Amino acid sequence: MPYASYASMPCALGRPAALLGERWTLLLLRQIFLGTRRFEDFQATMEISRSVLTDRLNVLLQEGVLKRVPYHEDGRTRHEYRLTEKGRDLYPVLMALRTWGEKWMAPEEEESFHLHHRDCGGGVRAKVECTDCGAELTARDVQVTARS
Amino acid sequence: MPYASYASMPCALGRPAALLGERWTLLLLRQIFLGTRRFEDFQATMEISRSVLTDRLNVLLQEGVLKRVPYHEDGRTRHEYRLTEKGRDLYPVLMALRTWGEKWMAPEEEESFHLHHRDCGGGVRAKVECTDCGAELTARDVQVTARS
DNA sequence: AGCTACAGTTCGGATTCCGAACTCAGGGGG
DNA sequence: CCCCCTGAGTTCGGAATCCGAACTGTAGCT
Repeated sequence: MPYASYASMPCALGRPAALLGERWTLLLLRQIFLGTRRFEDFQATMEISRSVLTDRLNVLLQEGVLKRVPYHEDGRTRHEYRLTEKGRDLYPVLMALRTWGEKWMAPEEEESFHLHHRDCGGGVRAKVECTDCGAELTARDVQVTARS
Repeated sequence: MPYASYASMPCALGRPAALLGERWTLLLLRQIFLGTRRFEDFQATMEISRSVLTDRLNVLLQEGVLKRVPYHEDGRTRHEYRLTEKGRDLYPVLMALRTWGEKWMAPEEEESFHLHHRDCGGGVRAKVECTDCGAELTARDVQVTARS
């Protein structure tokens, strides 16, 4: 288990990076945050093979990022994939990607969707801040200390 | 080119997700932010095969996330991989992963490193905020509007 | 000239991924 | 009751990636 072994590394950054840094997983989460919830809909909106989709959904279920919720349609019981609280907490990760994408990977064409704060209509962006003084931080403002 | 085609999708979130959502890329960036800069050091600290390491470094070079910088050691000229401004701007993405990892994937053992604000010693965390009113936002506070 | 270190490249075998077909379960219609 | 339809996977052969180990190339040092 070469790549997968990072899931157990002693690093709060390495573990999520290994989990989400698997092919399709970030795109899958993007789709989920945009409201996709059913197997067939994932398959329709992304060009992912069914077997890999099954695998990725199962990994996210096992990690507790997603949960299967039963629902009714035409009097039939099926189930859909929804974010858990742990999954919803990934929002800053996706927004950080988007903030970066808007600045550095912006194409000429239109974007497929826009985001606005419901209350005031403002834009959305991710940032890093100090938990004590509240200052916005860049990599240079942060001191890395290796474990003793 | 199935997965790679997302690199050209009209979505400021999908494009970065496809780029960084490739195996090893996030772990590679983690290592770079921790100070690793040379081919042999990447190879030593991650269990990645040399050919894939070559490939991932080249992709990040082509995307302008990394640059090759010559340096001298023992009077020899070699080069190392360093972040560009575009690359440094990925810091919030990595910090968002770490913030999430600390909350939801924390193991019993020690972490391999700690981060502190240089100026005040405080902790580091990622968050999402409104560009207008400055409020901290969750997924529920944000309205998604599809392209007209 | 030989030895060493860095930075790759090459290549055969193992994994993973893809696409299409197949399975299975629950209704609905005839 | 039997057949068809849909959603949600599972199976499987071939293609694309990845792995590990060996090989190449370059530059300096002895």
